[in-house]
Amino acid sequence: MADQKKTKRRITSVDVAREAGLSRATVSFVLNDTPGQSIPEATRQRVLQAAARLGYTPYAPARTLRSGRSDVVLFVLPDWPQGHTVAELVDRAAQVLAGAGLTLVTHVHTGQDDDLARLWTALAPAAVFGMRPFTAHELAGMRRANIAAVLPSPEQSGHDVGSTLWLNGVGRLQAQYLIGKGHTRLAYVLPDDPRLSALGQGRAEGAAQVCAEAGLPVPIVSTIPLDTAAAAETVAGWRQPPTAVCAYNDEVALALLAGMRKLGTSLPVIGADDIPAARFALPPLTTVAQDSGELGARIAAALLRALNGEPSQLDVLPDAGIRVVERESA
Amino acid sequence: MADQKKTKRRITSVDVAREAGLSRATVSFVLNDTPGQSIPEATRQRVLQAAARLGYTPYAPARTLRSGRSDVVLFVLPDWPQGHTVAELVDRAAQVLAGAGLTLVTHVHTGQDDDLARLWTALAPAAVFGMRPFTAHELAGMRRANIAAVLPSPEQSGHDVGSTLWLNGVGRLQAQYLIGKGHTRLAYVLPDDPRLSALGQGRAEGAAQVCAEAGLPVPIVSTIPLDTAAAAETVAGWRQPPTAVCAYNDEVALALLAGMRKLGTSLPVIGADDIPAARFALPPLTTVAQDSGELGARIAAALLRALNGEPSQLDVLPDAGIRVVERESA
DNA sequence: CTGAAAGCGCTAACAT
DNA sequence: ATGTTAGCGCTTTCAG
Repeated sequence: MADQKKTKRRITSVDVAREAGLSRATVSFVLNDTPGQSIPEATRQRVLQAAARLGYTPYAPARTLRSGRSDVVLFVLPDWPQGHTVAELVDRAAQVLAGAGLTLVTHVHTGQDDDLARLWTALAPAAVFGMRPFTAHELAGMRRANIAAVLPSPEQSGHDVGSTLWLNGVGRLQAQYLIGKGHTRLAYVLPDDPRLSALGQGRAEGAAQVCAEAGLPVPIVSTIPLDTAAAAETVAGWRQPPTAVCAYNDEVALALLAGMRKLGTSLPVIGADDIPAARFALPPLTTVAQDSGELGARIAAALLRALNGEPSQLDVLPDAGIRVVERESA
Repeated sequence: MADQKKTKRRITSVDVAREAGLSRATVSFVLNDTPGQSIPEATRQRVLQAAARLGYTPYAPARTLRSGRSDVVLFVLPDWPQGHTVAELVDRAAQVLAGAGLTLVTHVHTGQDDDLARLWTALAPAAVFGMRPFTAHELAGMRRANIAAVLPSPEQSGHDVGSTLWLNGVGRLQAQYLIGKGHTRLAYVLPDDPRLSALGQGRAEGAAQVCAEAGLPVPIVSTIPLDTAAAAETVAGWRQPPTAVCAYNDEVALALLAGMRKLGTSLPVIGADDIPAARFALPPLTTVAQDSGELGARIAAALLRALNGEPSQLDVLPDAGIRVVERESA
């Protein structure tokens, strides 16, 4: 039989055109409702119905090849433990982008090798967003891959989104809260994890700023592994104990609390992130929570602006949606 | 000036060919090292160097359009709170897929609307993997979009990966552990979150199975919100208290512990997931940990098989890499 | 208002 | 061993 196909063929716009008894151009016009074309409603319907009947799906690669414009946006997520926070951020960002016809996908980058390049080339995204500044090498690669928008933008290198947006604000708020309670000597406790060190620095610096502004000594900064005994040691090792301590996040705070329990001592502690476990701690953990959905939306908006060619600095209310959740630990 | 380009042009394989003084075909051959072509090493190098000099990047949409084969794999992540676990899983899967020249991207699906369709059409992935079974509607959409492999495969519907792989095994192990300690009346406590109910059922059932096998009564199943007072109420409300309790995950377990503390009672508790906070609980939480990296690798392998046309049931050692981390709570 | 036709960048027969 | 060439499915002038 001559018309026997060996392999299942894709349904193309040609099929739709044939089914509707029209030309491919017309089909394309109505399917994308191209502006500046006046298609009679009857024709429109004919196309739409034909497409539906056939189960037509436009084929992205072809569309992209022709138009030179992909509608995929890539979020490169950092290696650090993903919490609720990040999920929420991504989710809201995806919503906003979807509103502009863009599709967001994520990829967590473990920093192993330079597989980031593979990502761009495999996806040919319209835009890429990363939570940390890209290296010169990476930027060069993306430029060659003709990616339309990159954030954080090359110009604002040195400031990753983390340090710009979060860490600072969180650290500041923690210190402000504690100082407001009358504390005068703070400690800032950072986690062991090297992946978190940049963020940790940022938060600690935020706290230091606030202390300086209030004429207080800068916090003692300690780094601890996520381990009760180690936390206890650290606390016991403070020569001149602080009157209260800020933790990089709730996990560190929990470690601290456990360490102090072991020691039989007690110091006010404030965490960050408001993970579910925080409220079940002994004592329940006071912490800084943030509306990361809002942040996601903001990022998406910046990306959209950048795609429109407007120079978009993703500038930042560092304190957007950050608040302290007061419980009993501080 | 005639040769003044208005817009930055993409570097194509034609440019490489010109630069190397060869034809596009030759370039294509060496760049993909097409089998069954004998290219002299000298020529190879000439191409490679020309490409490097120009900073040539192949353009995925064109390649995909022509070859009919995308090398993107899409992971659709469920709505439920993403932990360390999922990150690890995805990460390992990505590694394995990368080994086969495939690039993994993820998208968390909030289940809002049917934006999943958008995803496929925007990405044209070679394969899609989801943590829950796809609906008939979704499957139809993917078929039309000519996606080569889908897992869980339509045939094994009714079993999502969660229930098949994890829940069961985790619940079973929890119960086994407790029974091994001499307990005879168990409770299973599930979280409030509706997104988690399917998984919860699975784990609870696993425990029930084990109890039945051991000739013990099936566990009482309770559902609690993540709240200390509510947890206390639930515990206080048990007519005939269990001798020990399994929690759906560590967060629920922590809530339980907090509730009991409030009540002044105490019951052995075993959690699941081994989140960082578990070890800082009072008492430190005994829990079931899993090597989700291994699972990720397994999933990736199954996907690869499916892409090769081998019927791949993603069959499953339900207990792969699951173990209990014994601490003091049980 | 609709149709014909020219490519987008790439791969893979088919020639040479 | 290298070159020529025909599309992949789609958008978009340009004619009619």
